[in-house]
Amino acid sequence: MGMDDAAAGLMQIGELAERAGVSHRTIHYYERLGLLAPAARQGGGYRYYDETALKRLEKIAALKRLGLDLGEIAQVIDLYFVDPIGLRGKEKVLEILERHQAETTARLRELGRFREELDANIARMRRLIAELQGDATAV
Amino acid sequence: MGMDDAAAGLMQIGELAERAGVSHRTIHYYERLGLLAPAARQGGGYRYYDETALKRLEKIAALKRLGLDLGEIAQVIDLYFVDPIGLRGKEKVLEILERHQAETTARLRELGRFREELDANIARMRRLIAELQGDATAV
DNA sequence: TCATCACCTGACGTCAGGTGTAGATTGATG
DNA sequence: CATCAATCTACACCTGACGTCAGGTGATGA
Repeated sequence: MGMDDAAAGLMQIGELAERAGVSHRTIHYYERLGLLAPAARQGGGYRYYDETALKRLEKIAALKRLGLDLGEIAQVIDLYFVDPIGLRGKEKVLEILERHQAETTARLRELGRFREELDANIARMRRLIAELQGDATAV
Repeated sequence: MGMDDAAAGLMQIGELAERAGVSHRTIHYYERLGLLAPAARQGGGYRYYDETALKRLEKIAALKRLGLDLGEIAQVIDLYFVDPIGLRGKEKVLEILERHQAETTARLRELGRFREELDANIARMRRLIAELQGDATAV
């Protein structure tokens, strides 16, 4: 027998890293920043992770794409994984989620405008190209 | 007379920096990366800029907010300011714009999904809070 | 002419977000 | 038991995007 009972159904850092698409060094780094802890640590010191670790890494990546830095992520990541106790806790979580929602909405708007601009530029380029080709091929 | 004819109507780096909301060192840095060149350079070495420099800085900021790094921005910034010459040039620009369009569309989708997730979490929190308050106030 | 800016360049510092590497240990396997 | 891959810790190093500092030059009003 290798892995003892405490580690049943858990994966090591290598598998987690591969499944999450990050390096094991990155996982160490995130752990130092308090973003992610192993579910268990065997005698030898090996880290063992469960499936929620993978979900956390995916959530971290999503928040990064939204422009949060790792410090900010560390402050909010637990909201997505622990059930806040009590009314005050829930209200706090709600507040933060609503802030994220507002930021996300603003980003969506800006990105939408950018795409419109791109669309217009693409249309213009297509027109100009068509004209050039018309010059070359018409009568 | 100070500034000679070549510099009429132009601003120096300090004014540009202030109006664009960046430091003059940032402008130097961008220049080294090929993002932005002064319209003129006096004998003494002073840089003089026109209004399009300001527009470029604004466009750079916008592209940064979209998550492009300065290297990527350097590769595309001219698309917004020079009219590409010839069919090949226009086709090249079109190609790049379409790549951006595809990336932007993907980002929009992902952000949309993230917002849906946020919405669901917010709804859940609201429900939990309402229940807690119900327990406290009902019968 | 002189003071006083604004500006120049170059070298170095800083901070985030990692990556590389070394040397030691662990754990699975023949 | 030997071996070898996987992992451990700790420290150094890297890039991007600037900021800081020093020593020197240009421009301009009194």
